[in-house]
Amino acid sequence: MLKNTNIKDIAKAAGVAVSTVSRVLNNHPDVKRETKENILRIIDELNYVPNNSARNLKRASSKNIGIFVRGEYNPFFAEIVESIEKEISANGYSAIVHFHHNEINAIESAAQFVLEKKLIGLIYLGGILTKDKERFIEGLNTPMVFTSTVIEEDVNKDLFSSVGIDDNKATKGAIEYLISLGHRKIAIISAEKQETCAALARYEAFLEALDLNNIEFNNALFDSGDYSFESGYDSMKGFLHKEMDITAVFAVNDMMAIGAAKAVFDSGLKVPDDISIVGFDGLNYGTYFQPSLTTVRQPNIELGKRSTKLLFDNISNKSSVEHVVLETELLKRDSCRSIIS
Amino acid sequence: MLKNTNIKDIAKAAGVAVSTVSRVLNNHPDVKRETKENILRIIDELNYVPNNSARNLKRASSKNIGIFVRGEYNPFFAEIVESIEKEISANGYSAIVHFHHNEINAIESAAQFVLEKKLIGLIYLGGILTKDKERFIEGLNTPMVFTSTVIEEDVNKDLFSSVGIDDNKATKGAIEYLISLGHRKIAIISAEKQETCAALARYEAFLEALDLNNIEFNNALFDSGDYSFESGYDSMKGFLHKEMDITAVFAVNDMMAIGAAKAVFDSGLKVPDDISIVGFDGLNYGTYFQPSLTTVRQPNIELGKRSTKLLFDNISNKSSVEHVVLETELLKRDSCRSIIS
DNA sequence: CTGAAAGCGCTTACAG
DNA sequence: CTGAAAGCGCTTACAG
Repeated sequence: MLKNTNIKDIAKAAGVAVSTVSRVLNNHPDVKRETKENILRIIDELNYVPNNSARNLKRASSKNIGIFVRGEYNPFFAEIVESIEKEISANGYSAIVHFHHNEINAIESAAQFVLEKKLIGLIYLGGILTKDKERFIEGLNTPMVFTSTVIEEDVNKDLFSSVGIDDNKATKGAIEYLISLGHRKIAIISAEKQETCAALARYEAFLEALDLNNIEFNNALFDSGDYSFESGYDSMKGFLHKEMDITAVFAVNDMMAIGAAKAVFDSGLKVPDDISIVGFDGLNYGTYFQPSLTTVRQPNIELGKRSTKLLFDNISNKSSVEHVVLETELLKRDSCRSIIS
Repeated sequence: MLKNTNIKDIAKAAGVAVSTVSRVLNNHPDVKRETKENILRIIDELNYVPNNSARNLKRASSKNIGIFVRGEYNPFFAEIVESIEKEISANGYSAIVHFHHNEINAIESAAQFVLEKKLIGLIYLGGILTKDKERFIEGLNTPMVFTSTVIEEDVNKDLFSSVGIDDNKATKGAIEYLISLGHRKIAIISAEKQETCAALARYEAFLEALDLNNIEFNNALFDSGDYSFESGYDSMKGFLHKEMDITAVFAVNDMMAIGAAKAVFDSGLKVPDDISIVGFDGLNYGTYFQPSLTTVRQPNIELGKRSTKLLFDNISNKSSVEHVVLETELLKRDSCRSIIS
């Protein structure tokens, strides 16, 4: 296996023209079997690998599909990304994953990514899409699917497809459940910069649910973290320190919920005996936590699958853009208890 | 932002030759300031993005560095990958991550990956390197660092660098600790196909530690999983079902250790009261588990940093190949207890 | 079924 | 400081 073996070398070794080698490489049907076999043998012998840059440069379109991930690493997206990546590969395309570690200019970067890699389609994970970013999608003329992205109302929905959940309904369900168990002093751990992600919708739904049940909300029961175990831990410690007789906590993701639970234990209290906890996402982690975490399960594999299917349909023009909302499920497990005596 | 804007369009709009635009693109010093500024303005206006395929095709070498990840998704590698990726980007190179979901032909695929993407360096994560794969590395003439890879003794170490830990020493330390707490009936949850990964070294070290302490090992105390929570859970359920008076379990990774702990709780027993558990990796998740997990911490961020530094040094010829072994640390936390009465 | 030739969008000596 | 031209390694009409 040596560098710099190119199509000319193969052609020379096989005694044919480069165009014939190219046809074999691209599986064109009209090559004599013997010629083809001979060329394949030589390719194998010389460990020849076609230069992808040259192929992409020449080809009208690449076979590249992009997965653009907004935000820091998080296990919820990790599973989605993996399922999308597998599906893309299985269909004979290449998945190129890009992590964008930055809140600003995410859409711009995604557009650049499309152009740079000559993508024929893009799945954009997370974040938010606002009207003023529309122009970066227009003209790109590339099928895009926004998955788990907050899409503002005034954005032109004809430019792309989307797959997501109903954060409002899902959150309300979770809070109603806590209220049905008798909880009224419920704290919330949301996310910093919640305007730029799904956390805001969950926070608003939380307030609505309280309001619908005539529970007044005290701002001291609000804190925000960065989605990590640690920040959930810190927020909970803060609540406990203030001694406000909280009986339940809702965290906008599972990792912060688990961090919060740990803080409860470390303070000599128990979950759910002293404090009930509800998370969001339905990570595997929560299943194996002790006590197992009550949480809103997002259908993550399904999110990935539907996104990929939609994208492929959009690429092959089998369907026009579509906006899909998938069902969530409140997993009632062991981190909540009724306090109705 | 439109597709198909190319360097010619920019040249035409700016009234210069394409070579001048190219010089601006590549930050060559010898371009008149006004010319440069004018070109940059036009590039910005037209949202022009240079075609990377063309650049790579033409350039002697790309700026691409590969990260090749062996095996299924796992959070331990995820953190390493993220740290490596950041470091590479910060140095002005592009990181291309490739996940190889397959035990076979991993090294071959990595070699293909190097050629296909014109990589100037590769970090290979996990798996095993055997003598018969040497030829795929030779001739590639590309700096490679193997990180957390099992490297067989007879492999020519001059062909690449490596960064890893001493699995034998680390595991022995953990087992000696369990023994010092009075445990003698210690089960192990290793990995399926442990020959192809670090699990084998940990299993052997486990046996050695027992042997050194004159503890006989019963094969019924061995089981293997696939590194997931679930498989750890299943293995533990199996052990408990056999009723062999196990007092401690060592799992070759944290996720299986946590799965095992959950199985203990679900059987109405407690950790560490009834069963002590030790994991391996030092994942964040273990810190927040209840009880916090006793485990062998691998310096994952350090593994990533050293690997990247070594690779850059190898690329710039600042140093020749090097083989680094980093220290691990036994984190004595709350999932083990002394049973010496 | 196969070959000769143009051209994808860049970069890089070479000239001036 | 700038331009004209060659060429990176492919693919794809066009011809035969």
